[in-house]
Amino acid sequence: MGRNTVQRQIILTGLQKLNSHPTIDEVYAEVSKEHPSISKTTVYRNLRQLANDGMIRQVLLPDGLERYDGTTVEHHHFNCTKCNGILDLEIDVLDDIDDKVQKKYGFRVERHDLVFSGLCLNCKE
Amino acid sequence: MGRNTVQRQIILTGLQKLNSHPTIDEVYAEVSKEHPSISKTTVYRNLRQLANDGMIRQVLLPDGLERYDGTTVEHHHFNCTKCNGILDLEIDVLDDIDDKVQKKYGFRVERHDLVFSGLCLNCKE
DNA sequence: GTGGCTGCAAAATGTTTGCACGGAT
DNA sequence: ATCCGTGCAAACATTTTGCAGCCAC
Repeated sequence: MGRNTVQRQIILTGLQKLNSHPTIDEVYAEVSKEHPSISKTTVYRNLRQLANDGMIRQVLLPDGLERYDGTTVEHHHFNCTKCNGILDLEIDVLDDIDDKVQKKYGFRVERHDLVFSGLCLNCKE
Repeated sequence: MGRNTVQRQIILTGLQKLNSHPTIDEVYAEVSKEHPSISKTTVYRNLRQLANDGMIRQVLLPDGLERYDGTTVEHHHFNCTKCNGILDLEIDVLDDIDDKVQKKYGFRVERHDLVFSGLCLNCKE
């Protein structure tokens, strides 16, 4: 468990305030507004540490940037390939999917990432 | 549809020969063995073009690198967080998941990426 | 007091771009 | 003949590292 530093709290709060799937840069920008002395390196290190400690989640998205999500509630994502928007999804069929894989393959399954791609309501016209 | 250049064929064949989920660099290395004059830029451009044309698939994995898969057959991945190995999975429950999302949310769903994480058989001991 | 955390700057890594030439259509 | 594709080198973006000082434990 990482140490409870001032920066760690500020970065966690900043991420939660954003309430989306921000890149490191976006978290850094948010944090910098109120606390310009916090370095981007520290944002990198803390987001990774917080994810490791299970307080936030890293998010996998097709743009290849490191992204984080302040909530730990299970949900999935949809990425519109035209406007590049990202939307949260809830699909109930998948609640026990980790167990299914665990049973079928014998792995110890800890989590999964699911991202759909296509066109959102506006863009599919 | 991209043009059918010599390089495009060589890169496609190289990817298929690897039969895994190689990074750009790994495809480039494979291609370079026989065809050292093909540039890495060309590998970037062709893999992206081939994916666009539906002949190969881009793969989403937690390391943030651009990765490709020579097969277009639907399957999912498991990433061992200890040894970092990547394994292919087949889970039949998910066959109609794109349709489910399409119906529930109204998006035009074209594909999805699903990656599990945890410990593989060897590493979970 | 100690060992992890911070900020800075530099380095490493991964990807994109501009351009002149060549080849596919 | 046209225009896309190629190779090269330079630019760019993102992430990592080394290090000296500081702070949580």
